[in-house]
Amino acid sequence: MQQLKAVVSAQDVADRAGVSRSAVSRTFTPGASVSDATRARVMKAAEELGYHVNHLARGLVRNRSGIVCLIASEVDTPYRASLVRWMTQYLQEAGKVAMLINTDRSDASVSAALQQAINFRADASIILSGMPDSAITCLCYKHGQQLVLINRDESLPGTLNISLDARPSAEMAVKAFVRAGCSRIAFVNSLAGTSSLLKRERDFLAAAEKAGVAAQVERFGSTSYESGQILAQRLLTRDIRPDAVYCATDLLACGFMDEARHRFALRIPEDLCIIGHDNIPQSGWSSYNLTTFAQPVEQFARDAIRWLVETKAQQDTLRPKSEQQPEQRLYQPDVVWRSSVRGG
Amino acid sequence: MQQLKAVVSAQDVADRAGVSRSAVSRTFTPGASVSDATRARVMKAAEELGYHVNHLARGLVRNRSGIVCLIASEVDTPYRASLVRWMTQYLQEAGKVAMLINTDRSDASVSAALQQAINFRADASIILSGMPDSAITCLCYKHGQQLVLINRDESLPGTLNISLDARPSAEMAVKAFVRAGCSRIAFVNSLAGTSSLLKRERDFLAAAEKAGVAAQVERFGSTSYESGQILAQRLLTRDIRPDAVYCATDLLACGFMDEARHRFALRIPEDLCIIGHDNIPQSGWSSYNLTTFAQPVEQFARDAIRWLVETKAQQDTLRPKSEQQPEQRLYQPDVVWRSSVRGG
DNA sequence: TTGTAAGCGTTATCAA
DNA sequence: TTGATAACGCTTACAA
Repeated sequence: MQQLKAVVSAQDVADRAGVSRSAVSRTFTPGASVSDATRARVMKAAEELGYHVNHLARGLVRNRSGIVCLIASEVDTPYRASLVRWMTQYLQEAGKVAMLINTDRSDASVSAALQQAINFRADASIILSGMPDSAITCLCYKHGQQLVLINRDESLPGTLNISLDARPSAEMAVKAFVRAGCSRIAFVNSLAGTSSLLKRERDFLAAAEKAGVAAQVERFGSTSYESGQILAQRLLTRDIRPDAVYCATDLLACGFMDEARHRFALRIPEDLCIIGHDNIPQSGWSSYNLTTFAQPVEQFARDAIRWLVETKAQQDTLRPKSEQQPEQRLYQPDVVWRSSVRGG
Repeated sequence: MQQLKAVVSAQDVADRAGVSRSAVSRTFTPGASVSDATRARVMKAAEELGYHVNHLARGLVRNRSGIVCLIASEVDTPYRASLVRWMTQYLQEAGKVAMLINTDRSDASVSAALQQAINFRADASIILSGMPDSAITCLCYKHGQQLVLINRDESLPGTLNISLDARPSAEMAVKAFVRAGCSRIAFVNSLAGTSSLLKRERDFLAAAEKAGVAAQVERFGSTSYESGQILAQRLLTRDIRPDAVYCATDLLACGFMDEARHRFALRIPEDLCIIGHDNIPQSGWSSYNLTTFAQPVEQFARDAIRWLVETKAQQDTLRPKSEQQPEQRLYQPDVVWRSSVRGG
């Protein structure tokens, strides 16, 4: 296998096809006017030479790179990984390409990474992370990118805000617990302080109060399996041990369940009812069989990318972004009944 | 919050700072010679204007984009997600940026996505996927990209090949089974036919033969939890039911364990010993406590990125890539002893 | 429909 | 150290 000529440009193709280089350009521009004969000759020459349009140059002149940034932390976590997967997939299908920006480490690395997004003149950024730092979103916004925010609170004009309605799941969880005959219910959360997680907590407490049952809250660490274990240790050694627990995420719930079973010898759902949130794949594994609320991740991705494409088309013809309303989309979670709640 | 002037270029900064635009360029080029006074004035003006170097233009003229493609399928799977996470992280720390290419769907979408990689003139591609299609690697290679292959068989000149030694784990697994007193051992695999998975199988069978124990093989579907369940159904309804199973991946092992326990009422490790491979987070969850072999994923990432940077530096001064040897790096797995094997 | 020519925002070469 | 100037590969008026 040989390497091709280092760089083959439109000029090379034009020379070989015996046309001008604008003819080549037009051949590769959807909707440009080229005769079939010319197009055929250009395509043939391009094929033979192994020509590929240089998107760096194209992006430069069009002022539109085709790059969309996916900004996220903890992409190796099940829920986040699935978000990344679907976003990437739909982006590709729309002819765009995903640039993955990791925001796990220090602030310095975050802003460095963000710099990259701006440096590459990304057309849009999709913020998947629960990171509370809103300076990051502003920066992208200021540089004229389209912005999609997943499960976040802020709403800048001209952005798309995708979030899940926490109310119905909170109410269903309380109802399920009450129906199961539970009286000592608890909410388990991380200390992350993400707005969407806090909202789940608030809505659950409100629903409990409305139903006339007391509910306690325990928070610890990050949103992980291990935190779930520790939260179980704390909650299950209390004087009044809860008989029903709603976990802010499935990861917490899995840790909680395992600890309850293996360390406290509790049976689920006989001794303890558990409900989670997100419907990560592991919730369906038969060791857990966790009743949970599914986020329609694939739909988030499909809708987000569609919005990106459609809004861009409008933007080019219409009023400036700052006059536009932010678009709020509230999705309903899908309840997934399994066997971690009695009488489910 | 306002949007800034649509585009602020080096010229704008130069005007405001009262210098030439090459002075601006040099200020943002590490190692270029600029006086402190000039640099300071440029920086100040850049700050005020909100200037960011345009990497599209820079990449165009330098013929080096700073983009590295991560090509993978099933990025929402635990092992793959962790690979993506670490690669992205180290890429960022090296001042590069990750472009994520999903190869899950049809061939058409794959090659379209790959086009993007080439179109954006990625400096390098890292193939994380087990996808057996080698046309994809050739294409990247032909376009002068650096190439890193993870757990794949091919070796093109001038590429870095990272893989895990399957031999020692195979031998340790057999030894552990024998020590536990197992006599009917089996290997469980997907039908994926990835070279690395096939190698695990071959090496395990060889090790079993060497140890003088018979071993059967069962294969099914993709490398997933669900396949593990089905494989358990097949294997555990056989006339001679195995008492020890080595699974090609942890995901298969988790499915196998759950099915063995919940459908066949088998105790692990008393009735059945299980060993997995990869050490995904779930293997450590207390419902599984799976003995397994860890892939040093973070080290893969660190070494791969370092190689990218160092080799590039050499390449620019030295002989052409085609004369270089492919670099083979064989890593040793870390055994993680847990409680899915008797007497572990 | 086609070709010519003027950019797009950089960097790199070369004098000064 | 600095500033003109020529690329880099492409798109897009504009004219033919």
